[in-house]
Amino acid sequence: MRKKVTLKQIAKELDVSISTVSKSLKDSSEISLDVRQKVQAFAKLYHYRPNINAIGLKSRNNKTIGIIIPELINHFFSTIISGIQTVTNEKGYNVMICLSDESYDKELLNMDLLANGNIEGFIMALSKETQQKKDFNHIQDIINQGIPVVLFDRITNDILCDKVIIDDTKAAFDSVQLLLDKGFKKIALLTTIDYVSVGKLRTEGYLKALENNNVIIDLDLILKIEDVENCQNAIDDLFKKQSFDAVFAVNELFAVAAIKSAAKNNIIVPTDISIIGFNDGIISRYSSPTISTVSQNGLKMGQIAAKMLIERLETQQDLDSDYDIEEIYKTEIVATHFVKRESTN
Amino acid sequence: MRKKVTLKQIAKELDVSISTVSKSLKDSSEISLDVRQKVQAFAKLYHYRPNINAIGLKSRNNKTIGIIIPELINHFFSTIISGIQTVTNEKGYNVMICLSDESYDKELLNMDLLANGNIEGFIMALSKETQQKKDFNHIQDIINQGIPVVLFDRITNDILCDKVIIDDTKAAFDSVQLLLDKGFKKIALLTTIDYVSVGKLRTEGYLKALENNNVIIDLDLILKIEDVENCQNAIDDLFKKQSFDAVFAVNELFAVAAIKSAAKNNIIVPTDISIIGFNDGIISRYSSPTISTVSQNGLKMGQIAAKMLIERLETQQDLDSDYDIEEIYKTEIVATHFVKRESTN
DNA sequence: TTTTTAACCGAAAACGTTTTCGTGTTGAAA
DNA sequence: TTTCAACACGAAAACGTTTTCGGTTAAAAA
Repeated sequence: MRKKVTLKQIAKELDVSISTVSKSLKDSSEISLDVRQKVQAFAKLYHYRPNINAIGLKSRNNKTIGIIIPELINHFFSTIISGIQTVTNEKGYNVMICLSDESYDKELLNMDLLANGNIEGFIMALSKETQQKKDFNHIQDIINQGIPVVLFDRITNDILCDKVIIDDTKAAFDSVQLLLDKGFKKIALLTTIDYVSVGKLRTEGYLKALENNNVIIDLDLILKIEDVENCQNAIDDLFKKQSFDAVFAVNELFAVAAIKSAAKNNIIVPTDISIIGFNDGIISRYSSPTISTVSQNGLKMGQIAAKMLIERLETQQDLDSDYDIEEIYKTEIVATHFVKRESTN
Repeated sequence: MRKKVTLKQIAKELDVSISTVSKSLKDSSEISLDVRQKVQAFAKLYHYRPNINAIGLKSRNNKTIGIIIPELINHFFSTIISGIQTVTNEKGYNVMICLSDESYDKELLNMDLLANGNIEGFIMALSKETQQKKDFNHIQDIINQGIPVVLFDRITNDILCDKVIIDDTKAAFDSVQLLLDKGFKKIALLTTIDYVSVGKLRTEGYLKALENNNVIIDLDLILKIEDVENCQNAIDDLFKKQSFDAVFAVNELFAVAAIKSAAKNNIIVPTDISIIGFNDGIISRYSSPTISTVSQNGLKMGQIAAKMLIERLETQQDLDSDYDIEEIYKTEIVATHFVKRESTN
């Protein structure tokens, strides 16, 4: 059923040469108007679509970039993708999205898959496992092969490439400072174990804010959670054993779990304690009470990442292969902002 | 920097023919073992990757399928994608994802974009605007061109193709029956305006359940909401003006808004009223109280959709073009299940 | 020694484009 | 009548593969 129309077929049918057809479809003035129109009409009639493989073969690039993220079912990553798509669509690039499921092996596999698919470049956030193993050879390999990579959010300093991040430390610092300014001294921290880069940085921000205000750091108020999905018990525990007047959580899940723990202990948010989260996702907006949080502009991050990659792709092309590119990589820092909701007052 | 290695270059370097290189890399027994190994070693050393365009050109298919969904920032659609990816990864297909942003124009544009990109087939859910306009010509065109389409969730009966859905009516019916069984007679319905196919079907289920139990339908308890994102006011209004002992909402957003309205009016969920939602997403799991809901297995729906498409793609190929395909389209119905949480007892 | 037969390898076409460089046909200027 | 642009179109190469069909060699069989 699917009969792909080709230039050759049109040429034969209209009794002209392939070149004439090709030029006519490009509306080249080299071809007389009536031939042009005849060809164009015929092409439209038979739904002619240029074979992208043939075009790719000739032009030696196929304008597709690969995206590798840990998971899709996550508001932040979803908005990143949306951001990327707005600029890729505009610039005529296609994107292929692969999920690493937070697994090192899948990340590696997907990179290979995409690299084999003649992807021109990558935009990616590291999987948890990759960050834990600190094994970035697969990414370095790709870069060494001349395929540009832009890392966002979950990055590493171990590899040189373009990056787009937020200032996690500062954002955390500012949030905690906000709590301190309200007179809270006993601020609990709900964070991840250190290998998650962003968790570590946000923890640093928390510590710095306390130090800066000469508040003694109480290690009993710091909870490092391994299993993000099942954090409720650990947090319940903290609420039972310790008392504090504010909570800073490094993600939404911890923040909402804190709200639930508070409810269980008849602690009213924000009357009795204030809670600040991180990431302005669905949960923060719809939990009861809604959660005050640090909002990272995922849309903008995605757009910047895409722009950086495309720019590198297009300048790269202009250079002769023997000309040594000055590998000056940039790291863009996207501003965050605090969103005040019901969990603080 | 990016020097793509080709068969030709390897052939030249190793002083053999291109054919020999090609065969060696395919580990053909036609080539002597040492030549094979030499070629393979060389190819690995220089990171040889076959040019996918060239391969696509020869094999006349590029193993990519297009996905068009209204939005990514939505748990259900995200899981659908994950489901699709599990089977496409396994079968060696790539996917390209485009967002319609609930807009007819974008949907049309993206379909064209992808169809031009020589996508082999589509998996898609209709945008709201498309459902409203009831204009499906762009989809019919694609199908007429021999490009198979699988529709899921937001479908239409106006075009013939493979579909994968849940039984929205039955799921709604069952949920409402559950409430009726508990003795609730005054059940409010929070639904969308009728052009959204799933909203309409779920409304039908609600009505059928009431009729079936000889409960008089009170139109004042039925709220049809146009602007899903800003539903709070409308729902607050309903709570103020009417009294009822249960709520059935056709999506998460309405359900969580109902919870908030209840809180504002000092109505305790589930003591005073029960609430059942639809879609088991992030909100249902993390709101307070958590929401009892109809869970649609997005993962499975995605997998089935992908399988249906790939099967059609691959059987289609075997047929000669003049052989008339029997166009027997299937509609798969995926089972839903009720998830009991805190908003009902 | 001659013939047969594997075993190895290469030439070339084909996939559908784009693009360069012709070539032939006009009509007007010389 | 000859010359020359300008115009309209076509031939062919190239992009990187895969694959068919031969061809060459050396060993085995006659």
